[in-house]
Amino acid sequence: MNDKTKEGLEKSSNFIKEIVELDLENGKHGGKVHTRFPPEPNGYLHIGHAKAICIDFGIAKDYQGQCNLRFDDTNPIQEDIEYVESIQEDIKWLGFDWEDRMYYASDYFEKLYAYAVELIKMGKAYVDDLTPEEIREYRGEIKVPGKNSPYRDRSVEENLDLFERMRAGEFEDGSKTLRSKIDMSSGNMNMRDPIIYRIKRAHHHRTGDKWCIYPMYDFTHCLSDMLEGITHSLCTLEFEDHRPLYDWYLDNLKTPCHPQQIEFARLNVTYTLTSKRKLQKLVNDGIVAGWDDPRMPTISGLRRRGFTSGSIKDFCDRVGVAKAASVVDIALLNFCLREELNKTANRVMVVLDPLKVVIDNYPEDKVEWFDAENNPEDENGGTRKVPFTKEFYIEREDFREEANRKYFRMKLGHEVRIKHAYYVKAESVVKDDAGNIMEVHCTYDPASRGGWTDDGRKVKGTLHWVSAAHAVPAEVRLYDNLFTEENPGKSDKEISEILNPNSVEVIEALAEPSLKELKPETSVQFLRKGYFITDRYDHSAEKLVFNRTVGLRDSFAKKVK
RNA sequence: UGGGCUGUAGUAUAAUGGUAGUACAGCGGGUUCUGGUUCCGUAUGUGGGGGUUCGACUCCUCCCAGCCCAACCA
Repeated sequence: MNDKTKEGLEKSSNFIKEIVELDLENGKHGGKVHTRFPPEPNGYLHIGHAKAICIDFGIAKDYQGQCNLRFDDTNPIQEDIEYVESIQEDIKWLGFDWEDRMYYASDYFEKLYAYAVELIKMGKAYVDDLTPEEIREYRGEIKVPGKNSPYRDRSVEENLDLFERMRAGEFEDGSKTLRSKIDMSSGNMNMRDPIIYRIKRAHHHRTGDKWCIYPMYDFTHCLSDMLEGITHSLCTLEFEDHRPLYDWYLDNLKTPCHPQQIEFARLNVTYTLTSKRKLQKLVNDGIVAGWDDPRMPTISGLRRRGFTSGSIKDFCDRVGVAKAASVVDIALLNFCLREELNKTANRVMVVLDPLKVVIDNYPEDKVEWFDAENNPEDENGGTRKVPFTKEFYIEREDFREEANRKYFRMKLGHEVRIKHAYYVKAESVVKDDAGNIMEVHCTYDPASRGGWTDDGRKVKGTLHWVSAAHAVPAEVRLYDNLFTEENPGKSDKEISEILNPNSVEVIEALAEPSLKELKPETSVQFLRKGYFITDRYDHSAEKLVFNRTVGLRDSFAKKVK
């Protein structure tokens, strides 16, 4: 990022900052800023959460405040310890720190119960015996008011007794609920006597079997925020309709502080899904290998694909914060990554589709080791040695028997540079019976040693290559979008219909020998082929496995027709 | 009986009554031992109609379009 851009981003404000700054000016919330990131541990974090994390932690940091991590674990059947661990790992990897403030909504179960009792005592909550089906019927429809439950007017004493017995486990799952007494005719469906507690005998990953009743999100969230002294409770747009309820609980319970809920648009990215539920389905259906499959938009998937935390944060900054529903082009994410990797990733030579080249006038057994620059963008990047021999491989697409002037790779009778080595001229080809080119025979100019001459000769094309005698087998995996629809989350079609059948392509390639030294999870740029990350070493096949992180921007592809 | 929200280049986001700016994507070109990088240049925008005003993306009004809400999910 250049300084001008950076300055622009730092200066850019958004509506959340404006609210916070106004509150600070007015001394609201005691002049403090305290936010929270509140995931439900029911799946892995994805790129959409990255935006929320950047906003939640970012706002706190910008105003010298704090941000808590809180697991919103009120629905035990969805949740699992695996997810609470991965969530922590991913937030840390992104570079954010909740310090000693990691909480669970389940920490507050006892307090929440007491608040519910409080509501009952005020006559603002009642135990309802309606079945789930009946509750739905009584709720009415969007344009039709609901009607009161026949149990709505039970006495405080009866409600207190019933609620206590709900907790004690005297009633069947689903047979009773505790509901807020608000307004069954409200235009806002959330205000039509929303449920506070349901009976659900499920093992909770933290509280075990202690509870058989669990509080609902709306009741839990505002009170958890309040208990933690949160000042600004940032969430996504779909909770706008919940804000009146958020405020209702806090107002009626006369809590010592009242956090402000502020909503922003959730992140959508072209060709990707940002819905935990749908990602869960991809995992369950075996469409991907797991939550960290390199094609997944999860933080762990992106990490394995080779995305850096810096590029993800940069992306979130550039996407901005607003209330208009939007779909951001995946090209921006890729740009952020390339911008970083261009500066940091060493260049290496790997041939993905080999074509043999023989230098007829080069000695049979000679090996020359040339110094190759690791990264032209990094002065301190150093060099490595690459071996040059009579026979080597180039990219099959880098040779044509005949081509126009616009094609400046290898063609018969023309000189090209073999990067770091020599100028060579293609003289003839060897074909098989079917007419396929098997070998290209060339001559080299000894005076061009090192890939340069002093006579001012112009050589436009420079090719990457790998010595035939030293080539190291490598498996490279090229990834593409998982979906063919630009906005798969909004598509009317079934997931199976919009899956990209070519989302991963596995290629056996040949690499320069220095790659044998590469450690796992190192990002490199394969010259002209994009950025790759070492995934692992396959010992049984004695080869390296690479994931392609992102391709190079290749505006030339159209021109080289 | 419906309620809530949102509309600024292709995309995303600034401009709070005073020159519509930035980034990505696009297009054209220079440099380059990567057709990468980099540098220079360039086209494209305030959903629509009225109104207020010297002046409107901004204020008023009507219309249009899109998104969210009817789990004992979050």
